[in-house]
Formats: sequence, structure tokens, C-alpha cells
Amino acid sequence: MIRTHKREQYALRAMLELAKNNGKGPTKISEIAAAQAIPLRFLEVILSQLKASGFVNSKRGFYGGYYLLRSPDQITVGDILRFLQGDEDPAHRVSCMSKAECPFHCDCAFVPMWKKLNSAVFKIYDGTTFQDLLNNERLRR
Amino acid sequence: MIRTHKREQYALRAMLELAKNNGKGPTKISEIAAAQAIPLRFLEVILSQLKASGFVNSKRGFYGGYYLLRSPDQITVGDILRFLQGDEDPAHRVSCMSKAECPFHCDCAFVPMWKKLNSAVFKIYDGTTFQDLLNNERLRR
DNA sequence: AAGTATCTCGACTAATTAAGTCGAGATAGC
DNA sequence: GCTATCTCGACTTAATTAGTCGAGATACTT
Repeated sequence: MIRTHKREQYALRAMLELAKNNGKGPTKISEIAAAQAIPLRFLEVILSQLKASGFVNSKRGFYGGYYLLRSPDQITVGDILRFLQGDEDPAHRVSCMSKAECPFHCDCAFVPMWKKLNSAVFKIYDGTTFQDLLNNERLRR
Repeated sequence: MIRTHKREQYALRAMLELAKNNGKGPTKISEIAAAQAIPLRFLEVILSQLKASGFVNSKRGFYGGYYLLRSPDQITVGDILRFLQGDEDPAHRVSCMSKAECPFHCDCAFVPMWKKLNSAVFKIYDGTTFQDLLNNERLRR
């Protein structure tokens, strides 16, 4: 119902891992993959895509890897998911609100509900920073 | 991101159509399909599945069709989506919260966020009755 | 300068899920 | 008995997502 794709899960987990290592220099893809149980080759694809988001950067070579460009409390889950979605039209994020999909051109009885849903969901995504997630991990111990 | 499947869309639309005709006797699958632009044969499948939900019933023969078993204000979108999901474990409705999918056995930093999300979304689904949707349609004119 | 560990890039394949179709049977009314 | 409808299960196709691969570029080490 509110299913995120593996791709998104992996991206969020990778970001969390980078947040964990923030300030300690680049983290290798292979380390992230191991720590978060993500298929290495797939993660390569995902991370290199994430570079375009402006939240992470990378470095090649022996001491290479990925690192954050902002502190974890300045990056939200919403930032990442929005970026991955890629669609400039926010309406497309919710069912039936893209003209392509709705046979009634988005003019149907369900629209108000989809709108409410969209804003409720993003209120949560945008209100969750990676620092918050790090804090959750800490509490867990 | 919050994509409902066509199947779910169709189910909701079909229910709305039945709500519209509530009290006027059974509505034929073919009428519903035409009114809501749903592939007929697919809708057959969906409606016959919905019978098991207890919210609709059907009648065969010449004056046959589908009809609601409760008034539209007694059926919510949440009722239908929950039923279609079919999973007894509510956790499964949200990413990463099913043990099968989460490599960390649902014990990771994201869990609190997924929980918040789940309850926010269902608050909206459960708070939307088909009567509400009918009222939306009326407003639209 | 050579070597090696890393990221990079684009194309490719595999796996999974969702969407949709079909034919033959059952039932209700005329 | 005829016809319009729902019923049931299996089947097919289409779409999307997940994952892999090989060859190249770069940065550090010695």
C-alpha cells in the first residue's frame, strides 16, 4: 500500500550509513553494501545516481568512497525520496493525480483524498532528518 | 511513492459507482465498467473478489448485478484497501516492516518513521467514507 | 612510473509483479 | 427453454523493478 521500492530502501540505508560516518572521510561502496546488506553492484548504480542530488559526493582511488555534502540534520528522507522520484510535478507522486493515469483527468471524487494523503506523507518524510534516524539507532542500544 | 495499483483504483471506483446507485437495485458489471473506464473482464475478477469482503453482494441473471450491503457512510476506503491487501499483519502494509523484507528484522532506525507513516495514511483512509466521496462529486457540479 | 583499489558509465539480463484475457459453467428471470 | 448476467480458475501478456557485467577513469601508494 505504501510500498517503497528496494531501490529507495537501499538509497535511504546508504545515506544513513554515510551519515554515521560523516566527518570521518569517504566511505567505500563495499563497506556500505556490507553494513546494510545491499547488493554491491546495484548499490554502485544507486549511489552514482544520488550524486546528482547534491547531497553526496564521491572520490575515486585508494582512499575513495562516498561522503555527505551537508550534515545529517540538514538532509531529510523527503529530500532523497523526492530526488529519486525525479518527477518535477509533485502530483505524480500520488495515485490518480497524474493526468496520464487518470481517465477522468484528475477531476474525480478521489482527488481531495489523494491530496490529503500526499501532504500527510510528505510532512513525515520532510520532518525526518538523517540525524533523527541516527538518534533512533542510538536509542536502540 | 504512494502508488496504488490499478486494481485498487478500480476497486475503489467500482465501490463508488455502487454507492452512487445504492438503493436502486443491482448494478451490472458492464455498467460499472463503462461508467468508470475499467476493463470489463478485469473488473469481473475484482468485484468477485470484493464479495468476500462482506461489503458487497451480487445477484445473477437478467436483473443481476452488484450492490452494497451497507450504506455508503458505513464503508470507508480503508475497509476496502485493507481487505484487498489481505494480509492479516498490519505491519506488512508498510515497507520494511515485514520480517521477510527487512534484513535487520524490523529492528532498524527507520521503523519509527514507517510506523508514523502507516498510522497517518490509515487515519486518512479510514476517515474517508464512500458517502464523503459522493459528496465530493456533488460539490464538483 | 607501475600497480592497485576505488569509483564511473552504459548497456544488458533476470526476476517479479501487475494487468488483463479467456472459455466454460451456474443461476435468475422472462 | 432462452438469454443476460455473474462465477471460477487458469492462462497470457505487459510492465516494472532488481540486479549484473565489462571496460574505463582516477587517485593514491610505493
